[in-house]
Amino acid sequence: MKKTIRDVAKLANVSISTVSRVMNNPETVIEVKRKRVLEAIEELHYQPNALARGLISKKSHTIAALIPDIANPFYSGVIRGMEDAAKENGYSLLICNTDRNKKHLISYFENFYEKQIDGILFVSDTVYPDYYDAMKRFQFPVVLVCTHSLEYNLSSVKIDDEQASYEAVSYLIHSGHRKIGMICFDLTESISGSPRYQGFQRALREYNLMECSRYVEFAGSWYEESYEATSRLVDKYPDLTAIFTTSDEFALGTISYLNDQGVSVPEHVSVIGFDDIRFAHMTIPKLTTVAQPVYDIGFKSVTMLHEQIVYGQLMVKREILPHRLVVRNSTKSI
Amino acid sequence: MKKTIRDVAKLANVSISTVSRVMNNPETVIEVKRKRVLEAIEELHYQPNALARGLISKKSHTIAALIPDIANPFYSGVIRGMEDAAKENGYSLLICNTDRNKKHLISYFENFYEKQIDGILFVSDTVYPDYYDAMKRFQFPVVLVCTHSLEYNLSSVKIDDEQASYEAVSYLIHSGHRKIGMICFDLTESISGSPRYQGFQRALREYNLMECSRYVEFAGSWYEESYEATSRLVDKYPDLTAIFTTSDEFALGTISYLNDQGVSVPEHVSVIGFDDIRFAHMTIPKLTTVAQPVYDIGFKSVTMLHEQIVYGQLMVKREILPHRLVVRNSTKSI
DNA sequence: GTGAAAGCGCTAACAC
DNA sequence: GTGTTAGCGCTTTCAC
Repeated sequence: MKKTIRDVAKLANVSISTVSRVMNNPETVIEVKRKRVLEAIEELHYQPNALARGLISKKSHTIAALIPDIANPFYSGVIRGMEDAAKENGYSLLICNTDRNKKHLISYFENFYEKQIDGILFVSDTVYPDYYDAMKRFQFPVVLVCTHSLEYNLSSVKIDDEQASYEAVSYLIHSGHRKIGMICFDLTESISGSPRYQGFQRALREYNLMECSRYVEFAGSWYEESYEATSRLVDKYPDLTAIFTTSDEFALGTISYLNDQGVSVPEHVSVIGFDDIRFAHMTIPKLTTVAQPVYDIGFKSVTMLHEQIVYGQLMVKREILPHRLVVRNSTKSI
Repeated sequence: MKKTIRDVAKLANVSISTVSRVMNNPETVIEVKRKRVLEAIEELHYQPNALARGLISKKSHTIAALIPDIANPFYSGVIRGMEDAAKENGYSLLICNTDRNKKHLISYFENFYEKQIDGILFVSDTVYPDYYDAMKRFQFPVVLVCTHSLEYNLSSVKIDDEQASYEAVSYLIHSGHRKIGMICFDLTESISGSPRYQGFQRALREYNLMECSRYVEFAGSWYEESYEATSRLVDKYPDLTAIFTTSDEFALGTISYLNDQGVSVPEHVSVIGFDDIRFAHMTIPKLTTVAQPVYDIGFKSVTMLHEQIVYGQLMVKREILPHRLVVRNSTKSI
């Protein structure tokens, strides 16, 4: 049988309120009693029931992460940071795959509400009006992760995608490349798509390489799609010497296609990835890529959510974390 | 203000028990009242408080997965299956990284107990006596995932690691290889280490290749360690024509080392991996590997846990899921 | 400083 | 069938 606060009270020969005080405000209880209670707790292996506590405090000490797909290594890196920060701040972390499906997502919100979830980490998806409505309706503290929102007042943690993309392309240009193509996420992707496309274009503009501005093919989010997109790209523009891709998985698809065509990377064509997932340095060639501080993004997002939960949303913070170009072996100067 | 069952009762002009019945045993409530209640629920956007419910039912409809490291793509694949099955069975999934740290793990157990977690998925770690004690003490339903226990009566889901390893090595032998090495997890790893080592040895024995039995180097779990181990292995036995590794990440480390030495895979040396993680088919060469049904393992483990939660542990099931050798381009016949 | 009692939001006897 | 009532295990007034 599970031990309750009553069992402890009886054994320590005090009232249940004293036991409660020992757990929540120990300094208000006189030394001798406190000691007796502590001993009773020890002896009975008593653990307070979080459900009963939560029913009163309206806190579950649980937060939830809504993630497109946890099997994607980029997200699992972010989650690693989240979980560590959650543990540190006394939260449990609920994981939910959304597959970017609106119905799923809304039903998760309802479930969170029932479970009295303290806050939500909304990862890498556009904040559609119905999502925002749900957040408001249920009054959840929310932090956007790897995404942001300009229309709505929501805190967020991400890198500067436009700038990161700009720097990656600039690096290629400085390395002597003049025929640069891009494999890009669909522009409907408000974070990984459009801003990175803009960064690419800005670099071209700045260096007077506007003829490259058309050298772009779009893809969904998988290796295979990047493989296909690269095929289309090099068919149209066979003399590219470098390709900038918006994810490491894309880079792998691009490199695979080139390799299958007998085009070697980086000898003939340089390829840059994005994210710096765990495998980026394990491939041949090792990927040159824009490193996102995935762990820090996850960690920081929980810290911010925690502050919002404790103090209320005093103000919206749009946190930009530093990215970094990691040069490895999939690029070379010409 | 959050709506409670009382608000609904008032609006529908019935008692709170009727509202409760409509939610739990609708057929016991007369049509007209049921309709009125349903409408009131709709109108107030009422969602029952899961904490209050759980306090009575002693169920939180939440299960927890204890995982060495979620950033490892093998585990994130398993979790994907878990989360889908959890959703299907009405559970939320709590994620916890253990880093195989005993203290963390035990403290997670205590936390689960407080939160009235319904059951635990214990992934890929040896069940030490203190873990078992904790499971018993807290009376958690448990399913072991990618691990098992012969000493203790605990259900488990995994593949037949010894047999899988045996088949991978047999394949190399059938392909004409006679000098086969192995990069193996430490033998202290009760699942990914020892059984796979045994499978390797059994194949050698069966085909009278016992001279290979010494061609083994051990490594922790990272790419870099496999890289180093491969260096030691080929230093000692330079004429190997094939290397069997116990994870895809190891395979990548092995291939990288060989590549750095100008030894090409599979032309000079064949390499087999293990797991078939998402990236196994994205590398150059694409990895020949022992595919574990990661998604199914995760899914099945939740199904089993659910049964245990609902019906009690009628009997221990030690489920063995089918593996499969996926032949790609990192191996060739000689 | 401490205990009695009310109540968090819900379910489940138990009467009617 | 339905309402009343007594808890689930805890926190928190409010007296003493």
